Order: sequence, then structure tokens, then C-alpha cells
Amino acid sequence: MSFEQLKLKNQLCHRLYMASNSIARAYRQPLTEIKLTYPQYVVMMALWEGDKITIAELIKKTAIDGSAMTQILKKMADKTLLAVIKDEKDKRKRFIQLTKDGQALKQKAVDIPSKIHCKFDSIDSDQALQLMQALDLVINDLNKAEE
Amino acid sequence: MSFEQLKLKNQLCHRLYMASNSIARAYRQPLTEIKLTYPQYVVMMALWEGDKITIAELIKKTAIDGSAMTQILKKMADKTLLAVIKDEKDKRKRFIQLTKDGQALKQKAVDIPSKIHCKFDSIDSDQALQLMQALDLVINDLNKAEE
DNA sequence: TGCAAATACTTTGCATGCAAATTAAAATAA
DNA sequence: TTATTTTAATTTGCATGCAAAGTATTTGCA
Repeated sequence: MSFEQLKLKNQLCHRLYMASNSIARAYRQPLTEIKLTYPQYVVMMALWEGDKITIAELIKKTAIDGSAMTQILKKMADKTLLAVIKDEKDKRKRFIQLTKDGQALKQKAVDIPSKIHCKFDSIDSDQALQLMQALDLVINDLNKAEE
Repeated sequence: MSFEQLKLKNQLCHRLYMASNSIARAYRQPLTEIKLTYPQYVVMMALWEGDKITIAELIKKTAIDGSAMTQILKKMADKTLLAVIKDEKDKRKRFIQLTKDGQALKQKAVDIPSKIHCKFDSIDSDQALQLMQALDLVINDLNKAEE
């Protein structure tokens, strides 16, 4: 067994680590302007597509950790972006509903994707799509292996 | 301006977020067995390629945040994996040197890459290489934009 | 009916990632 | 040389990501 595989330059995981951190950092400035952290922005994107969903559904859609989600939602509720509503039928469940503030924020966020997009000089839309598809394979393989 | 770009399924950043978390999670179990966290493992990989480098060089090589690095190195020194040595010439600098424990750990870590690799059913070595190259473009574009 | 098992969340503790401020020392300019 | 700037690390404060434990509720079954 060679040690070649232990070199950082051969590690897909390290590329993902760097790329994920780099892109989160790139979002930081535009997100600061609308007072959101990156995970909070992910939650908002999920809810803009459709709110009145349970926390469990939100977790599945965003892939944000459940225990982190509790804290994130609490902060976002404090900022009056959303409301946590108890389900009367099943008292274990909570629905998340956007407030007017939360809905209105979508207008301010709509320019963010293009701001990030224009930082990519070396990658066109087609390559970005391919990259996303490759990442989907990675994600599926790893999540499959979890069970 | 369409809202289509704000959908999660169209976000490269969210794919990277999920992929990076998924792969870090995949490493967690094998790394627990050798008592390392993922960033600590990255530090070890960097040092196995060549130690007696300064903290600044280690930061550049691993892309780990500087303030996090201070904490990480402190914990690793406590575990006697490495030693922090002051530079007598330039008293601002510190060199990092592996201990015997730290060097010996390489033998236990050598199997980890293949353990992860075998979780990828949908991706062959060639695709993985392409993926890494695409990620390098993303990383370079974003880091270039930082300045 | 009654109780174990499964769900949906929350809480806690630990390890980062990151911005901003701080400290110490070296390099540079005036 | 002395003041200014730059560099190398550390410290602090905040926001996750995650495992593990805890709390209600609801289901499923004997």
C-alpha cells in the first residue's frame, strides 16, 4: 500500500473542504448586507420555495443538522423572518411559516446568485451543471452508505 | 430577474455544502478509531508530506483558518502528535515538528483513503479526477476574487 | 387496554470556521 | 535611528455541524 493516496493534492475530500469554505466565504459579504448567515440563507431559500412545512421536512430539504436547525430557527424567529407554529393534530410537529418580513426579503436576495456567479471566470454554466451532477453522485453514494 | 436561481436545486453552493458535510461525516468513523477529527487529519496529512514547516506554511497548505489552527495544534500537541518549536532567528515564527507518535500514526491512517474510496459506487477514478479539477477551478476563481 | 418502539424536536458538549481585535517581533521608511 | 507598517500568531465572540442524551407524543402490538 502506497502513501501516495495520503497526499493532500490527491484528496477529493480536501478539495470539497476548500471549495465549500471558499464559496461560503464568498456569500458572506452579500449575506451580511441582508443580515443572514449562510445556513440561514439556505433555510430562507427552502421556505421561499414553499413554507408551512414541518421542521423535519425543512431538515430533509436543506440537509442542515437537526440540532443546529433548532438554534437557527430560534434566531430567525427572533428576527421576525418566520414563525414556528405547533401542529394541533400531531403535537410533536411544528410548522414553519414565513412572516411578511421573511417573504419580503426574497426581493433583496434575488441578486445574490448572480453576484456570486460573476466571480466564476473559469467555469461556464454547462460546466457548473456538470459539476453539480457529479456532486449529486458523491452525495448520493455517501448518504446511501450511511444506512 | 427570475427567482429560478434562488431555488436550492440550482445552487452549486448548496451542493458543495452537502457534499462537503457528507464526506466529512464519512471520514468521521475511521478517524475516530485513530482519535483524530477531520481538520486534525488534514494537518497530519500535510505534516506527513513534510514537517518542520512554519504555522503559516501549514495554514497555506491546508487552507485551515489561522485562528482555528492555533486551537487545533494545541490539542494535537497535547496528544503528543507534534511539537511547536520557536524559531530562534525570527521569534514571530513557530515550526511544527511531528513526534514519533505522530510519524507512527501514518501507518494506521494509510488504509483510510481506500475505505472512503470504496463508498463511491457511481464514480470512477477518472471522474473523481475531473471533479477535483473542476473544484480547483472553483477554488481558484473564488480565492482570486478575494483580493 | 397498556406498554415498548418509533417520531419529532430540543438540549448539551465539543470542535471548528471566521471576523475582528490584540500581541509581539521584524522589516521599511523617513 | 526612530516611527510606521507589515508579518506571524493568539485571543475572543459568535454561529454552526454533529454525536449523544433527554422530552414529549404518537404508533404499533401483544
